[in-house]
Amino acid sequence: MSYFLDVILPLPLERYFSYRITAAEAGMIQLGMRVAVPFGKSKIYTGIAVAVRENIEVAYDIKDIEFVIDEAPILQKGQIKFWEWIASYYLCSVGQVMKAALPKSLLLESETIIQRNEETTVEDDELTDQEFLIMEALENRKAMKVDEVASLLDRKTVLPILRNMLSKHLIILQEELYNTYRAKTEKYISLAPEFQDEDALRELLDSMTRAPKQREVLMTLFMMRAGDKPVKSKDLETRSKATRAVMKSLIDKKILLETEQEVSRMLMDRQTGHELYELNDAQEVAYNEIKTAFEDDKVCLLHGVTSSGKTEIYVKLIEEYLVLGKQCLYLLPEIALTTQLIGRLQHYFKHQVLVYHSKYNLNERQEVWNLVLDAHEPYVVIGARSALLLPFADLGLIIVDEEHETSFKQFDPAPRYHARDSSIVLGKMKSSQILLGSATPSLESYYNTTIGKFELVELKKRYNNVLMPEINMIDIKEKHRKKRMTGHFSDTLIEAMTQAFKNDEQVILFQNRRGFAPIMECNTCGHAPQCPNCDVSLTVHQHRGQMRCHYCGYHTFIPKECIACSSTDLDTKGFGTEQIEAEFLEIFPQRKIARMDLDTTRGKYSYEKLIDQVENREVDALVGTQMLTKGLDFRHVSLVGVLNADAMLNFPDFRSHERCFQLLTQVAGRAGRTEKRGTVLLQSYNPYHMILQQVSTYDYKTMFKEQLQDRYQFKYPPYQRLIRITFKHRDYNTTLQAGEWFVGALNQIEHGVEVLGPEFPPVSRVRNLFNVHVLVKMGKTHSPETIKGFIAKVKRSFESIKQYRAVRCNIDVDCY
DNA sequence: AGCACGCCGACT
DNA sequence: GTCGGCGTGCTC
Repeated sequence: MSYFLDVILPLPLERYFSYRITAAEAGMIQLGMRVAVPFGKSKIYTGIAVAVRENIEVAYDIKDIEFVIDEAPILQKGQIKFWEWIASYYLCSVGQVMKAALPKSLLLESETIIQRNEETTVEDDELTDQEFLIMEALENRKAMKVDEVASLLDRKTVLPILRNMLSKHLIILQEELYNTYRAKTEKYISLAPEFQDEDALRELLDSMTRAPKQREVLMTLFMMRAGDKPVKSKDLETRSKATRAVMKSLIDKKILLETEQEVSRMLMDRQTGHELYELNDAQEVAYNEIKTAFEDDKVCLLHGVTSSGKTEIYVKLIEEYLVLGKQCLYLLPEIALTTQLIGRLQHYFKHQVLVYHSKYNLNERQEVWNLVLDAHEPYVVIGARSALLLPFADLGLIIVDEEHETSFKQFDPAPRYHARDSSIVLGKMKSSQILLGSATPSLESYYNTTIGKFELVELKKRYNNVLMPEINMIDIKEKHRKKRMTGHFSDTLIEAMTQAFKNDEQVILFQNRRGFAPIMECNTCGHAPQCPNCDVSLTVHQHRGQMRCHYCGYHTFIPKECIACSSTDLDTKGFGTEQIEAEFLEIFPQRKIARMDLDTTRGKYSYEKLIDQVENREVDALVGTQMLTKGLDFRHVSLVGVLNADAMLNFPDFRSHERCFQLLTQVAGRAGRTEKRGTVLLQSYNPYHMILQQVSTYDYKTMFKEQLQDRYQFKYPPYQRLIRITFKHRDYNTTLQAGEWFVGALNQIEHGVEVLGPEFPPVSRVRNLFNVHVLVKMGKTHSPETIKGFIAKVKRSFESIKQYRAVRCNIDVDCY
């Protein structure tokens, strides 16, 4: 009897791969364990075992697995089912889901290691120059990697040379798998057993008259030891005021024993959390409504105005599930995962809080993975999108906070999944309850409450009955006419700021564009510098003296004169946060301002530093992009100014109005979070625009109704499903033809399904690749499975056309 | 995707 | 010649 194993490989390939295993391996391999398998000519990959089979017959040669990596599965039972759902719904391979799910430290990959073949001796003059260089380098160190050889020889392709050397038996090539995960350890010290009894210890101490420091260490150890447990090396070092060298000599003399113990990076000391705050009446009502919805196994949408105390309700729910021994998942958009919020949760739940997002390093992520895999103790995981793919042993509750945020949808690379939508499917599979929360729910979710699919729970008042900020519109068209503008600030805004500063309050300024100005233009010839790689003009960043492309990162110095006509009469068009910062300092030279945008928050802790600066009142004002809208909670901000509220209304996108409403409502919510009522000033050229009116009156329901009508009329979600197919290639015509071919092939699609395009998007070239879009729109009467199956089939035929081989083709289901 | 192989044009 | 670019085929 021979045995075979089907594995998932982390590749964008449809099928699973089969390998030969021994009977012993067949007996011990469990599904969900990792195996190392050879793939292609030389690579070794990590695969996930999905099925053991007996005596299969296939037309190709089957390879043996390399070895079994795990002793126990690293996935939960049924987790592959969830992966398969994501893959089929979002049209990608299960391997791509695997790649997104596993922390990199669990994904071993091989690397070729070059070593000298000690069995052959050669004379130097038998070698070519390059061979000589390699052999010489291998004299000094035992092993080299391929890219090290490449940089040594200063050439890109070295494998042919290496293979030639291998055939001459000069070197040995080896595929090395390495595990990047290292458990964190702490050193512990204990007294060697022969000195454990008192007489022996006394004798030892007496003999140490010439080593007072070492004696001191032993005395301290003796005092610290409660029972015979080893003590932390660090503690002993500080308590006895000894140096590492003194301890080392004691260890070397075998008087002390040093041991290492693994410690967790994630778990803090075990303390119990704080008492929870009492919920107020409104929160209590909402809480009970949520519980009722959960009893009917319904997804619940909590629509609570900014600062209404949604977090307290989450905390109470989480506590309840933790007490039952169930795990909880608290999903947030990446940038809302601030130390502020994490601190708050740790305050309640102490060591039971685990954090999972991209700013955490690989080792920390793997620890979270291991902890939730095991059901021994319940944890609450706070994390971004990808935390949904963790191997939860017993998940009781999923909270998706800021549910409307578009960053819950992964854009690139595949799997292009939506964490909110997928969490509902996961919840069904694992019988967990789902709570969505937002001050500005997405139209889709709110719509679901109106058709009875979700349950709606509302919090209409702010916590402690603080009033919603007063929102006033400022017509800047008129202000310009009356010459009441100073740069981009209206007199009204300046007055309000002056007053706020006088009251010792802080101000937030919102401009949803970074840099100084999006365009630099020559007044003589009209030439505007463009990115050489992308179809956009370069944004001026005065601060760094650069012009930058926001799509590919290309940058160059700001020219003194026009590149086209050498005129020095250059001007900027439009404005961003940098310019507002500069204008602010001209108007208020005595005041301090901080800027929060992608440019100032690149470092690991720069975001936290900025928040601290505002909290500690080191700055009077904060100017920023939409980053400002994400869960910041500043107590001394009384005024929010939006410099140009229309900027967001004019995007060619069916969600732009909804998004504008959400963004403005969220920034407005940053004002007056305690006692005093806050003020919001919206500067606009078009203050009577419906959306701006709805923002200023907090009229979510009217916005919802009107937008929904538009969506119905123009056939958009939630009434229709959208699938976008994108083609990318460096040649304009090839890209367009690829799109045309695809649309042609799609004309067999079910009657009533619309296929739009091919069309170049507004920015048609990015990083030297042209983009072409094709949009498929289908009504709810069509079966999405059938249509997706058809699209997948067309894609397969497309990929077999030689002419289009180099054209990348992406499918984005439920695209944003 | 990632990699090898093979063909071709452009340079030390 | 020799190197890197790029198209093509393949992966149990």
